[in-house]
Amino acid sequence: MSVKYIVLGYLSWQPASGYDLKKIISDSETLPWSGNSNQIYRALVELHEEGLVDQTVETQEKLPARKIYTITPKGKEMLVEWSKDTPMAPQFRKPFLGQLLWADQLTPKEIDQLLDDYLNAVGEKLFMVRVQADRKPDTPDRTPREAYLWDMARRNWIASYEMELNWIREMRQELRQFDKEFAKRDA
Amino acid sequence: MSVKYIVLGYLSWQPASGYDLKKIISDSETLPWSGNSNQIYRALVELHEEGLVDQTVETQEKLPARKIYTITPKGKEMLVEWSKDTPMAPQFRKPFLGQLLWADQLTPKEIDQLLDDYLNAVGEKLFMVRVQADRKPDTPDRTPREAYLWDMARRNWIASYEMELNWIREMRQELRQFDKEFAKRDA
DNA sequence: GATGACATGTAATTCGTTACATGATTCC
DNA sequence: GGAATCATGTAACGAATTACATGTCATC
Repeated sequence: MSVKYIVLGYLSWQPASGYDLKKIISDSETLPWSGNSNQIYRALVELHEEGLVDQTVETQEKLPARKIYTITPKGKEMLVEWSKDTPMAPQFRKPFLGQLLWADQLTPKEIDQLLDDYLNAVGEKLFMVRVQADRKPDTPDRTPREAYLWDMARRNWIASYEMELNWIREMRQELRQFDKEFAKRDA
Repeated sequence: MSVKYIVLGYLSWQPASGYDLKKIISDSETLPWSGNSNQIYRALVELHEEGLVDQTVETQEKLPARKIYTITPKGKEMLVEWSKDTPMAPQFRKPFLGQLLWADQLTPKEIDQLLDDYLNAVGEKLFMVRVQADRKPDTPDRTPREAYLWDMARRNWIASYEMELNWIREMRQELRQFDKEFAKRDA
């Protein structure tokens, strides 16, 4: 459902081929799919079957033919309907938190290392999102409000990663303190 | 991989049956699985095949037999190894953000309503996590440090939802301001 | 001569969910 | 009599990923 919605959304902005959409989705750090061709081409076929998009084949001289998809009036209506869907709560997949629960067997040094690795992993993600936000590709910006909505989505991603980084830093500090006290007590 | 790790983790704390584990996992607001029997019983079979847990059947007078699983020394070693795995970055699934990107067709009122619904959905999640944190069920607390690790995991979930709430509130304010200005300009 | 972009798609596999199946007991 | 708990599991389905398949052209 959600992939189709995103695909239809992009088509509401401008006509595109499956290849175009695949690139956009797989390049995006924020859209939650890997952007594999399977899903996208299927989504386009289904949208076409439902009459939400039109398909025109554009043969090119030297390159393979492109199937360009254009949103239909019915598709536009459907997009508005989907926009009104009652929002889903976010889902956080943080395998690291599960990992932490059973990590008490590790030495302080090992846990510290673990936190450091997590910090780097999250930091890298944040960096990628920031880079993408600065490049600002593939953004409609048809109205000031639309630009604002897109910007808020970006800010949400950034805030999510920043929250995570702060959490790690705080925890690292506290754990180091913790270990010092234990060392003192054991001495 | 991850389900097996969590199951093995709980078994490192105390022996349990598939039924016990199912309850724990499906009750948890923070473990990322629905806790369906399929996954858990499969995980237990696999862990058993790999020699990471022992199985003893406990027949009961009036109730169906329970298969109690106990972690083996090999399982404990494996758990430590898994704890050392390089951490994965968190993944955020926020369909609402995708929904927002194409929501400029909606009226200010409709978007405001959408935000309000999202606020409630997130607020409810936060509430559930808080309730669970207060109940504090199923926590090992074998060492002060382990208790701390569990607490930090809880705090992470709470902070994640709180960040989301703040983001919504800020956005709602700004959008209302936005709309006022437009109303003025149009007048 | 190899790699990568262009462009479409299929197949296999993994992961996770919901629903189903069974059967006794206890609580309302 | 009906629902909930205990306790095990299977089956069907859906969502998403990786890998495979094909073929041209441009670049290094």
